[in-house]
Amino acid sequence: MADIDHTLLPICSVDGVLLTIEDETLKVLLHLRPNAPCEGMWALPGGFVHKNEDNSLQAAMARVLKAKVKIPGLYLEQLASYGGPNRDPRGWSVSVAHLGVFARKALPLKAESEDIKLFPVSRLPKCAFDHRTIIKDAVKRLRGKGAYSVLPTKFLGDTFTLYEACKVYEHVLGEEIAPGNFRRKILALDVLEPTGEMSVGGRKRPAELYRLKSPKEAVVFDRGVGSL
Amino acid sequence: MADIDHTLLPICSVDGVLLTIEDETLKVLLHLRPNAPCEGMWALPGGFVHKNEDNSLQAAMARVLKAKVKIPGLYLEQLASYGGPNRDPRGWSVSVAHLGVFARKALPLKAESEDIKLFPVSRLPKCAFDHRTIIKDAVKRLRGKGAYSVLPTKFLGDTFTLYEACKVYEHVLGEEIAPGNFRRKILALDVLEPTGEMSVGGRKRPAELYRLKSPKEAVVFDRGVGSL
DNA sequence: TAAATAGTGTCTATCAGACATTATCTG
DNA sequence: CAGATAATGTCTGATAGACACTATTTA
Repeated sequence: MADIDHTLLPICSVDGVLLTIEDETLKVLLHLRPNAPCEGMWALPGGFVHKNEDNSLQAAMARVLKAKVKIPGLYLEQLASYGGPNRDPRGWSVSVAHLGVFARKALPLKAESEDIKLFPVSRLPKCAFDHRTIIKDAVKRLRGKGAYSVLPTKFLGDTFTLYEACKVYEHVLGEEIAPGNFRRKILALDVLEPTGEMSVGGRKRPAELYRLKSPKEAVVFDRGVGSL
Repeated sequence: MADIDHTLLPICSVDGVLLTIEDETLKVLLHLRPNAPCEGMWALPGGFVHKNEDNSLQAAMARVLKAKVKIPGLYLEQLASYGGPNRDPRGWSVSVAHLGVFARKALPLKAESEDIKLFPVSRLPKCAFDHRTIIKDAVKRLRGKGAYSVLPTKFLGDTFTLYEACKVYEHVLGEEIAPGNFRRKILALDVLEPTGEMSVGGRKRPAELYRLKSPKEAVVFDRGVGSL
């Protein structure tokens, strides 16, 4: 077995761009860094890979997030990796960034505090490292993939009405969608199934509740869902 | 500045899945590993990030490739990162994989030798590490992105006829495309421009040569290019 | 001229998107 | 009832895909 000079290795971490929709606005979860480097700046939740604990990059990301902010039902996928000599003052570093999508109501109220906050992606604070770039890339991925996959439904709970889904797609794609057309198209794609239950407590007429057929994956379709 | 315990860091490397089309077949470039680990097995060209030489992950990939196989006009984009405790016998490792696409004729003849060969992606040899998985993912990306971008044209030289482009899209998508429809659609997308030159030495009627309008990027369109 | 590609035209089923209509709930 | 959403129906323009046709080259 070859011997590795560990002083030559770059730093390796995982970071998560956790997105949700609150007040009709796409927001990202950031935390205030308590320690150097970048102490007192807002940053993506992240941390080093732990060789003795983690079995994969995704597992490392999940462990880090579980420690900082517990979000039940969080959807995670790998986004991209960022590396360079200057992005972290501690030296040459690689960050494997992940895109997370969750329903606002899945975030425990106590999670939001002085040092953990949701920021609109269009009004980001000064961010640590190159996290602003990573967030921009994550939003780009979300919008790009949004029109062609069920990814936006991850902003909703386990069950949702078609009207709620339509509104979420509108916020992701940034354009109005005719609810009638949306209903026809999303049902034709055959990725949702009715639960049999009806929405309760809605302000108006109750609607059928639907759920994803394959809740774990973010199914991609051939055609879009848009409709100006 | 915080101090880093370098013995805790995973190994970090870059690997390239370099694809081309030869004899109407999608092939990947592999090299025979001369040293441990996995000595004598076929592997993706790759290597460690060099902290004092590389300014980014893409730069590291380019440097490694330039040393192992010079391919003028090679198109490179990041694919995904793979990490885990067992994929490399030397320990917990991260590989930032890249997808490369090149024209067969751009590969110097001397490059292909005993220890560097092209293999059909459908008939891979026993591969080192998890490189087989990475190759499969790269092909999946190529096929997925192929129908909606100019990525397949990177298999061609700087200039090409529409018929050649049509054939390349056929090989990437794995289905026949009506040349007439392909012509109409690819021209309507406004991503190509005529050079004014005509193809020479072709077996039949000469055709107009086209080139990419933005040769550096892999433009993505809204609609597909397919046509059974 | 036969074969193959270059290049253009045409037809049709399908679908995206616009919009209308009816139904059903709450306040 | 008024207002809002639920759910379905209808119409039209655009286009993907099939296919026919002519043109131009080489063998």
